[in-house]
Amino acid sequence: MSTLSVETVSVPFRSATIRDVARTAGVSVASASRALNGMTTVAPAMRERVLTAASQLRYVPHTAARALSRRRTDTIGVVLPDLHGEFFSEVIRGVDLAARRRSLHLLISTSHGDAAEAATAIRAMRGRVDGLLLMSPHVDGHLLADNLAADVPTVLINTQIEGHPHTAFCVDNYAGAVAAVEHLMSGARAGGRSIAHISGPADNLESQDRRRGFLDALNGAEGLVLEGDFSEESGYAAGLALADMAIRPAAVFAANDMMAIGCMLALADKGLVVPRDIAVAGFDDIPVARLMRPSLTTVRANIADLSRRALERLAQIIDGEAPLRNAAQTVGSRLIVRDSSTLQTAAAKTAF
Amino acid sequence: MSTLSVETVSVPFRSATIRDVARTAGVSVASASRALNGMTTVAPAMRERVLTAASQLRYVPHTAARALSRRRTDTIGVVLPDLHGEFFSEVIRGVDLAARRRSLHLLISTSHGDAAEAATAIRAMRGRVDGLLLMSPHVDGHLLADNLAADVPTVLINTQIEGHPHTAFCVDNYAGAVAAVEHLMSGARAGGRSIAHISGPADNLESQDRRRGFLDALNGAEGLVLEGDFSEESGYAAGLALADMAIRPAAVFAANDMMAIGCMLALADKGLVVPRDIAVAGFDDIPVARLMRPSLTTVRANIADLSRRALERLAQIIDGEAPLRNAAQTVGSRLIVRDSSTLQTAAAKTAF
DNA sequence: CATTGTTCTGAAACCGGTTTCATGAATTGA
DNA sequence: TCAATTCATGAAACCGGTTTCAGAACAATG
Repeated sequence: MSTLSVETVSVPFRSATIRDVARTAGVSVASASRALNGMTTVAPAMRERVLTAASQLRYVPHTAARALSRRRTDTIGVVLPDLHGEFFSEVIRGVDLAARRRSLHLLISTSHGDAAEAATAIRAMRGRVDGLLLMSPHVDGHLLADNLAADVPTVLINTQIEGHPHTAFCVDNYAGAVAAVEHLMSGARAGGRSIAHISGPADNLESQDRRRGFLDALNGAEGLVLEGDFSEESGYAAGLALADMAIRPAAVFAANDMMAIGCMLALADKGLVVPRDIAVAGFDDIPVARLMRPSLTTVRANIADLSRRALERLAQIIDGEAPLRNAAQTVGSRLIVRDSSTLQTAAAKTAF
Repeated sequence: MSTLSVETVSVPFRSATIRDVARTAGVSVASASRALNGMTTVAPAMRERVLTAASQLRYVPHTAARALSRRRTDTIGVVLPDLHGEFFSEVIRGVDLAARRRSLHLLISTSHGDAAEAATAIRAMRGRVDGLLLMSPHVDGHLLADNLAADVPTVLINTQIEGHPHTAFCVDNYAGAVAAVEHLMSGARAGGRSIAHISGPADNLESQDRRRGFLDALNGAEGLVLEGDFSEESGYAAGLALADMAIRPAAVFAANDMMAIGCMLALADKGLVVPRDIAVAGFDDIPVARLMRPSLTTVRANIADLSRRALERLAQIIDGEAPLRNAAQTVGSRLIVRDSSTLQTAAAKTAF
């Protein structure tokens, strides 16, 4: 009895290797490998035998071993500053879209806004990925450049590294900011009221470009910059400050949507009405922007599309279809005018 | 001249291996490995030599090779139905939080709502990950079970696989739905007006549980179910249908926040005022819920925390600190009452 | 029939790490 | 002083695939 029952005991499972498959099929390991990879130079009968043995043993190739000998991981590393919120959700979505189309895997890592952490993340990816998608809009790009291994193709998103002309896809932050500010100024009531800007972190390149756009677009008008850090909270604080001012600006341009939203909440809490008392515009066009009441005027970057294109380019570079180095590609942005900056009632507004 | 210039040409770069390090340091490969991994049985002088050589050669271990021999990848596979929207953004954030704390990497994959795709994603991860975090709330769980390799530890999120008692972390969808509906009923004006439910996809387990909670909580009151699919669009359509009804329900409970939001937009477009004309509640408490006007009453699942705990448990299982199989852990949810379901003015509401 | 050329197959090397095991040196104890 | 331990080290095996290369089988050709 005991010997019988032993056979049904589930033993600690060692999953089948290609050698098991070869042995079961009665062929060599080399032939098994060829059959499994659909090489042409293999007789139909043998292929059949191997495939049968494989499915019988529930064989699944061990990816690490495969990666080691092929020097290919079919995986793309993605390093982002953070994962919180809709902005990064959009980045990942675009990347995922392109990755699945090329049947590539995604290894995702965050740097939490720290260039040093980004550097270690990059190093940790060697041998794990075929290429790197890097978004790290910090001014201290040298740290990154030092750690970007020469042998792993890299494409940057909204990131610039001085002196290292990597292929990059960047939103035209400057032009977008100019468009937003000019729109706000055109709507601003006469009387020389000023325009305010809630800026992003000082050490962030994107935030610097947007601030520069704001300043240049003022064109002599009076401007005012409140320091923020891209968070809703900092926008809220800025909104409170604006509400308390003796002479309120006619409009405020926030460096991203979350700050614009925080600002609008603060203004509402102080009893001010947007856009009647003060017009508001943001940047990014995250999905919430459309849902706010009043809906938020903003600059649409189509970040999902940007990141999708970045990954596709990276895949091309890996496959040798595109040159490794390439000038930065600036992606145009578009002003989306909504209710937070226009006085007319939104009768004609569509739902989606 | 030509021979001179040749030396400055950047040759196709082969990055340093541990054998290069060993040779440079004048020691054996085994010793180099030991020194680099901080084993105790290595003389300080030798460690010093190896470390110097390594940094000199900018040596970074090749992860695939490491994974192959250690049988450890330090990577967790995450399979999600989708990446779109704040809900999944929260899932990933929680997972990332726990992963970085244990210095694990994340391999992320989507099944796009298809159980078959989820199955292939799972297979593709063998040898790539030490464990699997799987969220695939479809009813046809058998397909998954067949593909869940016995040798890779798996923890489920909001997923049940009949007959396969994997460790799982699930939101208590039923109880949350009951709480929401009871709240709506308590606020419903007398006169026996009915309560509506906008359901999720029929083949989704979570959506089934929430619908069941809705029906049970009715407690004899008249209920009405509109079919939705978790998308904002389907919520919008349901909202239009509600607005057009001769006898409107007193309240509507949507199976998730995005549908609730779509519904509110439709109601507003039809000139109805929430909550005066009809109260609305959702499920998930995604970040936007708080920002809507009126702010959305919803059930908070704290999904980031849920996924964080799921990953931590998975890590424990991998390290042998916890049993592989375990009853499903149901995580309590909490009703968050906001303006979309309460008539009193929101004077005391706080911003965050 | 001998020769050439194709086509298919298997042995073995290789990818880049880790780990076992044997060995010689150093240390300890009697 | 000599045997018994402990200790650091290196040679080689191993992880599980892919790929090179040589050889076998077979068909076609002169």
